[in-house]
Amino acid sequence: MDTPRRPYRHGNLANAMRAAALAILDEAGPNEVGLRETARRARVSATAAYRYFSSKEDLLASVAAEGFRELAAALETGAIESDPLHGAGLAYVDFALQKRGLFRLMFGPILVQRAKYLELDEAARTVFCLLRRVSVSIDEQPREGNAMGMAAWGLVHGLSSLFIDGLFPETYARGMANEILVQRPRPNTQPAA
Amino acid sequence: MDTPRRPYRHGNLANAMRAAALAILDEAGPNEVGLRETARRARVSATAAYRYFSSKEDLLASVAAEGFRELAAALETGAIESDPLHGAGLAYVDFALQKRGLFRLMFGPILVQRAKYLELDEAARTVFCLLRRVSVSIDEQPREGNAMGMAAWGLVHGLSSLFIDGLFPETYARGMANEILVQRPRPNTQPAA
DNA sequence: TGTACATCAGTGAACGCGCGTTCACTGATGTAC
DNA sequence: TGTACATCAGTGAACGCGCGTTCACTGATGTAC
Repeated sequence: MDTPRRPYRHGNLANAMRAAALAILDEAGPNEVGLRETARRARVSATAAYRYFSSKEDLLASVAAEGFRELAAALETGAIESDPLHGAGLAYVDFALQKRGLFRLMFGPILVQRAKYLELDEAARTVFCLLRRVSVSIDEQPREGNAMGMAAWGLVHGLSSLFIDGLFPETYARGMANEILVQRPRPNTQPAA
Repeated sequence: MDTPRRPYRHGNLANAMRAAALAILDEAGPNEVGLRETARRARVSATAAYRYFSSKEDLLASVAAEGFRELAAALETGAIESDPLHGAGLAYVDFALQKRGLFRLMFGPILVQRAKYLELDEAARTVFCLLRRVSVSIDEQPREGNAMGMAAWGLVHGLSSLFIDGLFPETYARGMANEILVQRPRPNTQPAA
């Protein structure tokens, strides 16, 4: 009748560390994410983390990469709708609202050298290509710089950021994004009266 | 023929501290802004700062407040143009691009308790009222939630953030914002063919 | 099946560091007589 | 004009802290014979 000790091997420490880092990001903000604090949350000594991540930055890069992969998946799903830009745009906002910490990490200045981490760079590029594809699709004669696409991205990103950083009351976040995306001008259509 | 010693009293230390903090924000990013480092830049001992600011956060709040006042002025000037939304929108983007560190401080998660600092809170509110005024002016029948106005703010904020955080190539920043703001739908106008 | 051993996921102590803040102080400046 | 003094903007030393990272280690697990 021994006390059930927790096993010697954690079994999933890398993931546990990533999850803990996310929790800190969400609860306490980007300034509080540290390797020691993360390890503490994962109920493991700080040094154990070094089995899986070569540094604190490496851990964060890994979390961010995972985030970009999730975002890519969400955008793909959203873009299946009859109006791909609308679907993808809402998916973007939803992602930001539901995973604010992650969103901040992915797009904010916490990770200084994004390009340094191959996995992260690749995942981010995938997202950007997706955004481009969705937004180009609404531009029948693609213009210089794809202004409409950029506008759409800028819009959902801006709304998301403003919500996350507490400049808007959050309640209306998704509704407003939805309304705006629906009211947007379309190439072959008059704007609604 | 004494060596011209720098005077015992700095004369403008509060401002010097604010300026130094901004320089660090711009050059090294938000994680590097510290009271000690700021004092070092202002060529003063760290303790001297406490004559003027009750804490590190107090210093940052003061910087941010100044930033909101500057932004308000820029928006007012921009809104004088024949197309107020266009003028103010570009002013917003210009401000963000020219003062990225300040912009990050004002809108990012560096200052946790915005409302705690009266001066900051007031300056921020002024900006938000201004934005509301400019954006409402384009909405002839103000709708629920003022969607168009929110869209405009979200758009310029999003573009600014993406530029600042290095997700867009910066070169086209202003041009793109300009193009988008010009092409935007207007209440009484058909969109350009 | 039992034993010997290699592996390697964890540990705790320790490092040097820079931080924000407090303290007792120094000494230039401004003012009253 | 000179002197005595109060003010107060600066200083350097020191505090406790948590950080990222390195180190030598422990001991459970997996494998070869």
